[in-house]
Amino acid sequence: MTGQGLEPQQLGAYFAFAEAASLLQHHVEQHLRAEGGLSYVQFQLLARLAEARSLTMTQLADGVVYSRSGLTYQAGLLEQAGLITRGPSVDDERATLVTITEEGLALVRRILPGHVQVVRRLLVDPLSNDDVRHLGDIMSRVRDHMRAQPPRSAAPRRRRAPRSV
Amino acid sequence: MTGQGLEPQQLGAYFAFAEAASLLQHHVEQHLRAEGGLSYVQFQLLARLAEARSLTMTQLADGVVYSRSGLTYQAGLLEQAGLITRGPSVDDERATLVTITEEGLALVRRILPGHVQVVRRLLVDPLSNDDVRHLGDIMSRVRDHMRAQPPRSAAPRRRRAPRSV
DNA sequence: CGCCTTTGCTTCGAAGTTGAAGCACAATGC
DNA sequence: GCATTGTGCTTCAACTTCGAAGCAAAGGCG
Repeated sequence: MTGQGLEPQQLGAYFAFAEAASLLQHHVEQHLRAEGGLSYVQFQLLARLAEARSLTMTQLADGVVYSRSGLTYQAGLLEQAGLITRGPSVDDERATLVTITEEGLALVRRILPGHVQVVRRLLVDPLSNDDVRHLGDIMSRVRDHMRAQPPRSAAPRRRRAPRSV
Repeated sequence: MTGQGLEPQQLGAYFAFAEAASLLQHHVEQHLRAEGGLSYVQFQLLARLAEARSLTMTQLADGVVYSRSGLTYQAGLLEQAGLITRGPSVDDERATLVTITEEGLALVRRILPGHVQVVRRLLVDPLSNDDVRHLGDIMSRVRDHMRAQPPRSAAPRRRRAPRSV
């Protein structure tokens, strides 16, 4: 039974959350750009590949990017830079298999420590161990809850977004 | 004395935090687009103006957008849509004073309840009152800590970002 | 098998975002 | 007072992102 409004405390939590996330992302982006010439998206893609070594485009897009075409574009850049290669999949002729190169791996290994440092400095340092535990717990629940959200098709269909601006 | 790496728990908190924020933003954006034809940025700008009634471009940009040119662009759209007006400031001839129109106010009033609903449904509902209190507390501290961060000029200056991709 | 739908990816055009450059006014210093 | 520096905003080109449309292979299904 969802209520109507939000208490000031709830609103405050939302605002603080939104701004903190925005600030953290901005700082991280600055760092990655300065340190490795990568955008956050590119870094996330490479980091994933550094673990998995090889993924299809769809697997790779999942959770990082909200459109397939965006991934195609980024993959093109990363391939051009020699950080990944793209090839056909044997299981499925439609699929493109993305594989990280040695250069890509080397870049991730070079950048990762600094990235972790930034996160530590900005997010972890001002918090107690207990806070971090809480944060992880709360965010995991919120994340899972949102992942499970119906993709806005079960909701009462509204008029077609008149694009007022 | 900042340490070197991050514990798995700390990393987990970071990942959950980042993904939750991304998901929330995406959902909110979808909703605002569908409901009022506004982007998140546009909504934030209007929401601010709904409180302040009138702000200079610089004041308006603060905290919402990371580049001035971006604000100029958005203000142009909002003005075209009749939601704001731009005029010269009396105190400072350089400054542009942005004022929300009646239409703008009406739009915010129409959209805001739904926006709050979405936040409630996605962020607040899966949490206990205690969680929300904690979240607000933690995020406020992290936010303030990041706001106070030196803008990357005190840090040991690195080479000029070779733009590897 | 033939047909139809689904899935994986790319292409393309329309927006949005950014940083650098530029313009006009303001503030400071001599 | 005048030159210099700083501030507020805009313009412009480059880049990124998204959604719609398109293409080819895969998976039902009669």
